[in-house]
Amino acid sequence: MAERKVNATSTQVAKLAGVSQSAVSRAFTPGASIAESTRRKVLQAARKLGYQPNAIARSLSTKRSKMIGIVIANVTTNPFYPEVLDALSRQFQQRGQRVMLFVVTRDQNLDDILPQLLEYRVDGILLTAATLSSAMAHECARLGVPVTLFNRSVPDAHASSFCCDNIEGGRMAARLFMKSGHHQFAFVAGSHDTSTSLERERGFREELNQHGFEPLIEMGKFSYQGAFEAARRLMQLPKSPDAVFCANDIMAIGVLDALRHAEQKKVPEDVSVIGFDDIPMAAWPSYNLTTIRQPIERMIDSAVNDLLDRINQDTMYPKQELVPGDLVVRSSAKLPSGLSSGWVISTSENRSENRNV
Amino acid sequence: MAERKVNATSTQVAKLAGVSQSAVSRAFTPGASIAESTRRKVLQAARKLGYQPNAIARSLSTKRSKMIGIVIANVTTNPFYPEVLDALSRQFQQRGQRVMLFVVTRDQNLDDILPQLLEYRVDGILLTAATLSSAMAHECARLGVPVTLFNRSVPDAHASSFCCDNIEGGRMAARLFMKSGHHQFAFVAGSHDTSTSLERERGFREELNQHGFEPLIEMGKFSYQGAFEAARRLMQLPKSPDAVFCANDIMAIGVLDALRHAEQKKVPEDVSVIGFDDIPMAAWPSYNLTTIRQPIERMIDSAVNDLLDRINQDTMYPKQELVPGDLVVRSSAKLPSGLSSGWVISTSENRSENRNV
DNA sequence: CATAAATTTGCATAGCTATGCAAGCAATCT
DNA sequence: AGATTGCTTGCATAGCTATGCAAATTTATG
Repeated sequence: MAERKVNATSTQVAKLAGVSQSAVSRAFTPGASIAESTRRKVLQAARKLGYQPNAIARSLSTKRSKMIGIVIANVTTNPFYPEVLDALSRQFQQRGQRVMLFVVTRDQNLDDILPQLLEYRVDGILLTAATLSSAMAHECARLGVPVTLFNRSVPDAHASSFCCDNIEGGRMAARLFMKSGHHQFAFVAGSHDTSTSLERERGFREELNQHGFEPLIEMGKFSYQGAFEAARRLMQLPKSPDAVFCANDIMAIGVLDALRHAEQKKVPEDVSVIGFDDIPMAAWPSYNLTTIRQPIERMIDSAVNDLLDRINQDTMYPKQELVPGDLVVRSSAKLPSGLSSGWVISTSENRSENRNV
Repeated sequence: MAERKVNATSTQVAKLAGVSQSAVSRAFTPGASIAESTRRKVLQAARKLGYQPNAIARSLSTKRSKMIGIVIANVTTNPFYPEVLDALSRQFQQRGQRVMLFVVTRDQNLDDILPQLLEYRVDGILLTAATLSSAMAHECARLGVPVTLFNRSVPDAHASSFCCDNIEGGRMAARLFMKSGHHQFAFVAGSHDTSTSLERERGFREELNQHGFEPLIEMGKFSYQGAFEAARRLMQLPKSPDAVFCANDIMAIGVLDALRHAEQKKVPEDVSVIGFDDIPMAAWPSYNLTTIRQPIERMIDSAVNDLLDRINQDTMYPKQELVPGDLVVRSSAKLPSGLSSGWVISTSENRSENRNV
């Protein structure tokens, strides 16, 4: 039946429809100058031949690939990132962009990856992993390929960046702990070379310091298992904490499990725990984790808009945006009197920084 | 400094190096006929101009895009899929293929997605979501684009398919339950239109039937929350089960949490639970889930090899492969005497080995 | 009906690389 | 030396679509 001839070309369609190749091209280009009658002729011929425009050839001709390069890491260790990838992918998809994906490991050098994206002339690049070397940032700028960092702070002004306000998030956790009468605080860090962990720690510590407290610090390696062990170490200390803030939710859950099942502690009666991200698991009935929510959808909307805008008018400057997080009050942390579980406290009225560089 | 001129072309490099454009092309084509001396001249000129071959143009010329289309779903609801995506992406990456990614929702029609992949002339397609309509399968076959299904059974013979042996997996769960003296069985299904859930149910039921048992069935909608509720419904039945097999791990964890925290049941003393997949969470200290492991790496190796092979020699026929799962014995299900936790029972050779998980 | 205006059409070419082929060249052989 | 062989090189073209421009056609206007 359908004879095994490979892809038809616009020229073949043109011949069958009795028009020029240009007409075929125009029939498939929204808004092009073509009479409705000929468009129908073309589409009919196209259907007969099983013709579909060749996006590769179009890309070459228009110098727009309609592809976005996405680089992502930690996809298997932190549910936050599948969440991000899902939202990003959908958004771009919906806005008519295809996604070229690179999944990298934490230690993989981005300088080997970016050239592979640039080779395919992606229209823009979105990084949620690692941080951009200055050389590569320049290279992208030279080639006119806009770069956006998601959840990473920016090394120089060549890229946009969209982050949650990690410092303020850390402060919020500290304030909640202090208001509900805790005295011994701890922070479970992710790593010592990631801006997210460092900033959350900084906000937490600064707010505590202002009230004369100093948190214990343990390393949780951004993983459930690492945090599980960190929690056990913490509880063996002479002055074990009654309030533990974790650099992200997956670690908070590790801490929670360690406290409940390995240390026979009650949460939040004996120890309060706060996380960061608000991954879906945080709302699971057995965790009910109090946490700082990153407003993923809003952050991603902004990031995607910015990237697409910069693609379409290359006069625009990159932008640094700090999105405030929301304190989601569930039941893994003791509540100050007057506050009940199920509340979301938004910082947005505080101050959302939004400076143009 | 680096003047803002966009991408250099091979012709410009050729001019600078004093050779023909062909020479430049050959300098970047491994195995092409070119003298070492001229290659060096070319590479030097290329470096000076910041030249990088244009993969789009190459694709057009060679009729090979070196891109694989991956369609995936459930990325945020089931940790198994991030796992799969991670492994797939790495594998293709390593074998010199780029990945064009589509994240879809369960109900999204694949017939709208595939054309978008075909438009970019991907060399092959890998589907881990939904199932292929027969029309689309034909279309891909006509265009000579090989398709591989992962974790989905195959509608007709136009696509390869790599699945875990779900039926045998269901049987294994049933056998373990029966050996350890359970009497009242239940299956928490994912959905009624997914081969994975249906097959696992069938194996489980058939094995039970052979011994005169009939399982209760509840719907868990492939989600933690859905399974949580399913478990509560099960425990309200007059003859509530003492052995629950779930169509996947995320649901098993939902069931486990419901039993422990909402139903005050002890696992496995009161109720045994078995899952399917062996996602990382299954090994977490607070779950220690007994489950049927899908050997992801092996399955993906096979799937990737098959797809790349079919790309390179289009004489090959699609292949259907059933990979045996391994019973991973942890502590969410009561053990028959003589078996201790920490064992992996492989169906392939039908013998046990201790992997100290 | 003639003319102006607006719309539609085809021509020709650009966009960038790969590659078959013939020509050029150097090394080897008789 | 002349012939043969093998390696390099450049020429010319294919691969497919988009688009500026001018020509052709249709529609509107007076």
